[in-house]
Amino acid sequence: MATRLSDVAARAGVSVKTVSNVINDYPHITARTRAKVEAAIAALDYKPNVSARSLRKGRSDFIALAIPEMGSPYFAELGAEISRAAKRRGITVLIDQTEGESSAERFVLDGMRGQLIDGIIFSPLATAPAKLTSADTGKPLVLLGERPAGGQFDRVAVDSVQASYDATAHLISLGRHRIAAIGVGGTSTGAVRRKGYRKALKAAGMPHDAALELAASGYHRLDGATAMRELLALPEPPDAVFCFNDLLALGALRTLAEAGLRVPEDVAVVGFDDIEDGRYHSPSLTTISQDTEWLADNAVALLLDRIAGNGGSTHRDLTVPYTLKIRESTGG
Amino acid sequence: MATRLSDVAARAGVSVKTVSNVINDYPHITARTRAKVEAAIAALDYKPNVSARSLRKGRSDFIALAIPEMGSPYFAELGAEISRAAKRRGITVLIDQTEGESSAERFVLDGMRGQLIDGIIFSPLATAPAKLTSADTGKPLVLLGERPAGGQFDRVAVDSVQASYDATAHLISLGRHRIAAIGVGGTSTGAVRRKGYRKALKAAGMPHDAALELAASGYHRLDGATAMRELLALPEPPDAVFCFNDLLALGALRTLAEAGLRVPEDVAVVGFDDIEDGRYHSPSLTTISQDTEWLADNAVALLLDRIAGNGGSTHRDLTVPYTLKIRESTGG
DNA sequence: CACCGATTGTCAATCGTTGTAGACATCCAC
DNA sequence: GTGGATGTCTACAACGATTGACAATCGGTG
Repeated sequence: MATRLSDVAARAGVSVKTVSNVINDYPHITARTRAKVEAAIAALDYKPNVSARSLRKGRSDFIALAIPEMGSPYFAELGAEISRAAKRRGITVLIDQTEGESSAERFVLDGMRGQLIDGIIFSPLATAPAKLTSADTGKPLVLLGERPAGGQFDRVAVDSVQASYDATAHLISLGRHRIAAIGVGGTSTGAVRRKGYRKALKAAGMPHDAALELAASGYHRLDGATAMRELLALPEPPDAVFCFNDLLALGALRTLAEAGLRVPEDVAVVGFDDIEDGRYHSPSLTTISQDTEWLADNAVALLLDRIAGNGGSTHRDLTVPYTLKIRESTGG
Repeated sequence: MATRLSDVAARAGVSVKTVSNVINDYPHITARTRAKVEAAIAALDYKPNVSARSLRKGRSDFIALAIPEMGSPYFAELGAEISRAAKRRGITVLIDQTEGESSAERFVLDGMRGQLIDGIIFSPLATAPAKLTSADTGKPLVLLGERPAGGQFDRVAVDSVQASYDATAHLISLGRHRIAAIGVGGTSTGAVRRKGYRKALKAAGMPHDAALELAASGYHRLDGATAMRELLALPEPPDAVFCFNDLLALGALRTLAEAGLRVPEDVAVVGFDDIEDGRYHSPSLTTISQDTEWLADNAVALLLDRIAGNGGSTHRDLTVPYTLKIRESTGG
C-alpha cells in the first residue's frame, strides 16, 4: 500500500542509501543518478514516512501554535498567516486551542505531544501564564503579544503602549473630552494598553477617570456590548471609546446602535487588531492595524532559527510595524 | 533528555513491555505491578513518543481537516468545533488550508503527510473537486457540505435545498416581490442553494428573474458588496436578497448602508451560516443556523468509525439540523 | 596498466514502541 | 503430585528511515 524507500530504490535500480542521499541533498551524486531517483520518486508518488523520519532524526518539521481560541477572528487570521508562513518554509503547523485559563498546563502537557513538535509559538491573551517561567520544556518557544517580563523568551509583538497612545491621541485630536477605555482587565494586554491610553490623556493634560475605564471578562463582542451599556448608564457618558480589541469595539457599536446614538457624531470608537469584520461594518471601524504577515513570518523565522540551534542565550524581541487606520467610526 | 519507556521500566523494575501493557490497558496485570509502573510514569513524567508509536501501530490518532481558509469565520468556527469534538475523543486535528482551487491536489499531496494522519475531513466550498472520485488515498474521508454525487463518500451536510427554500419562503412571507439571490456561482453550493431558492419562488407562483441571480467569485464580504451594487444599479432593484452565506450578506448590508437604504424597510436580507458577526451586526442578520456542534461531533464520529474499519462499503449521509433565525435584517 | 578520486553499494545499528510467542509461576481438580 | 488451565510477565523482532564505516566500482590520468 504505502510506498517505502526501498520501493523507490528498487524502481530506480539503486540502493536505498542512494535514494536517502538524494532526498537529503548529500553532495556527491551524479546528475544522472539524481534524475533517475527523482523520476522513481515521482512515478511512485513517494512520501517519506513522517513518523519514521521523525523518530530517527529527532526532528519532525512540525511546530505548534497555541492560541486561546481559533473562533475569534484575530486568532483565526493569525493562524492562517502563521500556517502560510510555515508552509513556505516546508514545515507544518499544528494549531492548539488552549481555551483560556489552563493554557500553561495544557501547553506543556498536550503541547509537547510526545516529542512530535519541534517548537511552539504561544499566543496568550486573556490569560496570565506567569508559570511560563518554569516551563522548561526543553523546546524552543516564541511568544506573541505583550508579556510584562522581558528577556525570558523570544518574542514578537506590537508596541502596544505606543499604539494605544496613538489611538487615544487620535480621539483627543477630534476634540473629544470624555474618552473611555474598554478592556482594562487583569490581563497583561489590558494593562499595557491602558498604560498607553493614560499616557495619551496625560500628555493632553486630561485626567483619567476610573469610571471610564471598564474591565472586560473576555475580549468578545458580548463583553464590549455589556461594557458599553455600563458606560451609557453613567451620569456623564463618554463621547469616545477606545476598545482594546476590535471585537469589543464591534460589541460596543452594537450597543450604541441599539441606544440610537450616532457614531461618530455622538460617540467615536476605536478598536485594535483590524479584523475584517471591522472593515465592512457600518460604520467601518477605526483601528490599530498590525502587519500580521510580518508578524507571522518573523515569528516562524525566529522559532526555526532557535530550533536550528542559533541565537544562543540572548532572547530576541521583535516589534511589529503597525498603522492607525482611520475609518468611519471616528469620522474618517 | 526525553524519558523513554525503558527508563520507566528500569525504575519500576519491570520489563519494557509490561510498561507498555499498563499504558495500553492490557487486561492481565496485577494491581501491584500496575501501581508500581504508574508511580514510575508519574515520577518521571513520561510521555509516549508519538512518532515511535505511530510508526509501530500504523495509527497516529491524528486526523486532518481540510478547509479553504481558516480566516473565514464560518471555517474558523467549524475548525474550532471539530477540534473540540476530536479532543473529546483523544485525537488531534491538523488543520490544512487548501486556499481555493488546487485543493484536490494539495489534499492528496500534503494532506497525507506521509502516512501520519489516519483520515480526513474535507470541507470544500468554492471549489469543485470532481477529481475526488479517483482520490483513492486509501485513507478514510468524510465530506462536509454539498456535493452533487451521493454515495461516493461518507458525508455530513445540511439539507441546503430545504434550508434555502425556507429562507426564501420567509422573504416571500414578508410580502417581498423582487427577491434576489447572491452566490449562484459555479460551485455546487451555489447550485444547490439556488435550487431551493427557485423552488420557493415557484411554490409562491413567482417567476425567477435571471437578472436577480448574481454569481459571486468568492464567498466573501467583498463579493457580496460588489454584487449588491450591481443589484442596486438595476432599473428595478430588489426589495429582498437571499445571500448564500453570511459574509456575502454582510458585504451586501455594507453596500446598502452606503447607498442610504434602510434594512429591512427598503431591502430585507437573509444570510446562511449564522456566524457571530451577523448576530452582532446592526441590523442583526437573519440567517440559516446549522447546528455546528452536531455537525462536528458527527463528522468526527463518522470518520473514527470508518478508521476503525466499520461501515463496510455503504456510505453514510448525515443531515445536519438547522433553524431559520429571524433577526432585524428581515424585521425580526 | 596501475592509480586516484569521485560515486555508489553493503551491512548493521539506531530511534521508541508494540505484537507475537513463549517462559514461568500459580492454582485447581483429579 | 501430576496435568491442565489460567494468569502474569519477558525476550525478540518488527515498523520505515537514516547514518556511519567500509568496500566496491567507475571514469579518467600519468
